[in-house]
Amino acid sequence: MGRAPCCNKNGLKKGPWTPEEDLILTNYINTHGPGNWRTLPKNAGLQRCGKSCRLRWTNYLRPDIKRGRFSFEEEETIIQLHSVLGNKWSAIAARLPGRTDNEIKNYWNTHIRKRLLRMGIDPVTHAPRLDLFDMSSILRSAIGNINPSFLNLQGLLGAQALMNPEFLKLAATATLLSLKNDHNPSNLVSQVEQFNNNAGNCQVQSQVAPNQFQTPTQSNNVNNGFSMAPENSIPSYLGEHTYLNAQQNQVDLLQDPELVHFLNNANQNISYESVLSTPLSTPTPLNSSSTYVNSSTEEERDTYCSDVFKLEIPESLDISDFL
DNA sequence: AAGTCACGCAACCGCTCGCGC
DNA sequence: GGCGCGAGCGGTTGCGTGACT
Repeated sequence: MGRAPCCNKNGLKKGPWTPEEDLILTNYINTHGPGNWRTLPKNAGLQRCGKSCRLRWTNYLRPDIKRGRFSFEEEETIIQLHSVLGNKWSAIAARLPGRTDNEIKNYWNTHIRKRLLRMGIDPVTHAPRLDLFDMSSILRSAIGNINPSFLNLQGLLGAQALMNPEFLKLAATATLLSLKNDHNPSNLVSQVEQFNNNAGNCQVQSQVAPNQFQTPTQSNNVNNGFSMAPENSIPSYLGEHTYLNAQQNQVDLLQDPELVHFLNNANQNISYESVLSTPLSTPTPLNSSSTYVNSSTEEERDTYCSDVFKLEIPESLDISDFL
């Protein structure tokens, strides 16, 4: 099986390339073209194997390589393509001009994969998985500081575009039970049920493209963003049932006077209008920046994801029902 | 300031694929 | 069809660097 490594021959250098070697390789290819990679190093006067030369050229020296941070659009493209193609990095790279398969692979393994895991999404199947969901941070928060001011409804509502409704039920229940522990308002059970119903009955937009937030009147529009076959347009990790109309659901929640009253009373420092500060007329986009809501930095992307789950689960909550 | 740890990325390795003989 | 070879792909490794103690 498998031939012996081409670099085992004596005298061939391994490891990082020097600027001089880069220059020699670049000059040679610019003059003669790559031609036969196996004979190239000898012709160019490099003490490297052809494989190493090819890798150095294709992954680093090629003039059309785009370096630097991946844009949101590129990142979303990678995620969507990966949901369709799997670890076919070269195929993914073919649709990202200037990016190499190696670069995409590294970026996936070091950034995207971890982020998906934090979001409770299986990076292999792209399906939501409660067992991957980072409950530990939530539990730490719950144990350490049960305080309604930690309530992040805006994040919760934004999360509805991403999360399985079961997550929402869990989060809503956890939040309200946490509030109950502190303030013990009346009629809380019915409020929890009401909130859970709202979360569970969010309007499903199975035909809505993932990269374009659509108001109800726009819901018949076709996907006008990512140029892929329709069957590939919806990332499988979101699933058709998780395409929720966050705007619609915000309205539903705002129309729950008991919940609004309860939340306003729970903490005078929290204005329900302020936590729902996302203007209804400008819904949070579910497009190329949908996951990160126009955040521009890695930290902001993570912050958005973590804010989504900035909830508290009291010890009294039995989450086994959700598992 | 020194040591340790975690992370990101370039490069390597093993394997498969495709082509010519 | 079998074999050898070159090219390419995906997984893995190891080094450099910055953060943290």
